[in-house]
Amino acid sequence: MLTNARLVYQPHDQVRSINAALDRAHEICETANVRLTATREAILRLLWQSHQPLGAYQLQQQLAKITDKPVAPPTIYRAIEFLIDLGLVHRIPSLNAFIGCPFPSSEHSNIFLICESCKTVAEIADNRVNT
Amino acid sequence: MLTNARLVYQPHDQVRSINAALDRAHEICETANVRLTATREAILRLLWQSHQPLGAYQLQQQLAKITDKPVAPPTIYRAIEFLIDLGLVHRIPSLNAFIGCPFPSSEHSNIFLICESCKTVAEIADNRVNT
DNA sequence: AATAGTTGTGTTATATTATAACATACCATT
DNA sequence: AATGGTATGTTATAATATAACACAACTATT
Repeated sequence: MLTNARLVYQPHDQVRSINAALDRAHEICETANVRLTATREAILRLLWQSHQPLGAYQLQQQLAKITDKPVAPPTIYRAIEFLIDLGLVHRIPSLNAFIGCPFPSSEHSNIFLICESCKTVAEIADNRVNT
Repeated sequence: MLTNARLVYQPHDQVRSINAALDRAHEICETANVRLTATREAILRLLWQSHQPLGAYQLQQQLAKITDKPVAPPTIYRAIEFLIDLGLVHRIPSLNAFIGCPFPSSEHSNIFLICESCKTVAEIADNRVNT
């Protein structure tokens, strides 16, 4: 069974995995002939950096901090929509939050194991479910 | 595999099934030593009558119509919370909506098949998933 | 049946999440 | 540099959900 590896905290591997994910995202965007703009990439990076799913308004705050200027909700929601359409990010309705997809561009059901106390999420891609 | 039968429109059976569900709800409440008040029962009936999941504000409108006086959101949310705690109703986060549970008080995962165009919902209780 | 304790409801206000609508800026191609 | 498409900024508001407090109704005990 494929799962993601967010449960283990390993700074070096994590940086590498974020960069790998961003590289992968750039590839996917190039293939799809769409643009991974600065805002979109920043949102994706924030989601990947987080050990937990982030809400739109958390992303808003964090992005505002990074860019040092105010960011309005539509900016966030537009970036998220873009990323979701490409399969780079998932929405988790029960948390009103978003999370980077650990295996974009592979066909899979979107099933999550969500810890009810700490909200840590593991995504599952199991062919016994997907078929 | 257990599923519910909301997909078939059968007026007589439906009335019977609503009444059966309400009877069942009363039993469950009696056992749990809690009260199925008028408001709570009305919400449960509305959810059972609907072929589709209903949002809190749809319930608000419909309840206001029935009782012929204004109803505030907390009234709805409180009734829903009560019913969910008893397992009589499910919340469907991806729709921000609620639906009567077709098999309350039986242990099951809460997995729904949701039609993306008409929002009709079928609930699944399959032991291959539940175990 | 009077009281006290608990549970339920009404009411007002407000928090949180998400989108509509329109103006402006960017950027690739000609 | 003009055009047309795509992306972003900005303002306002819609839709969903909850906090807080006052009052009412029920229940159990005396």
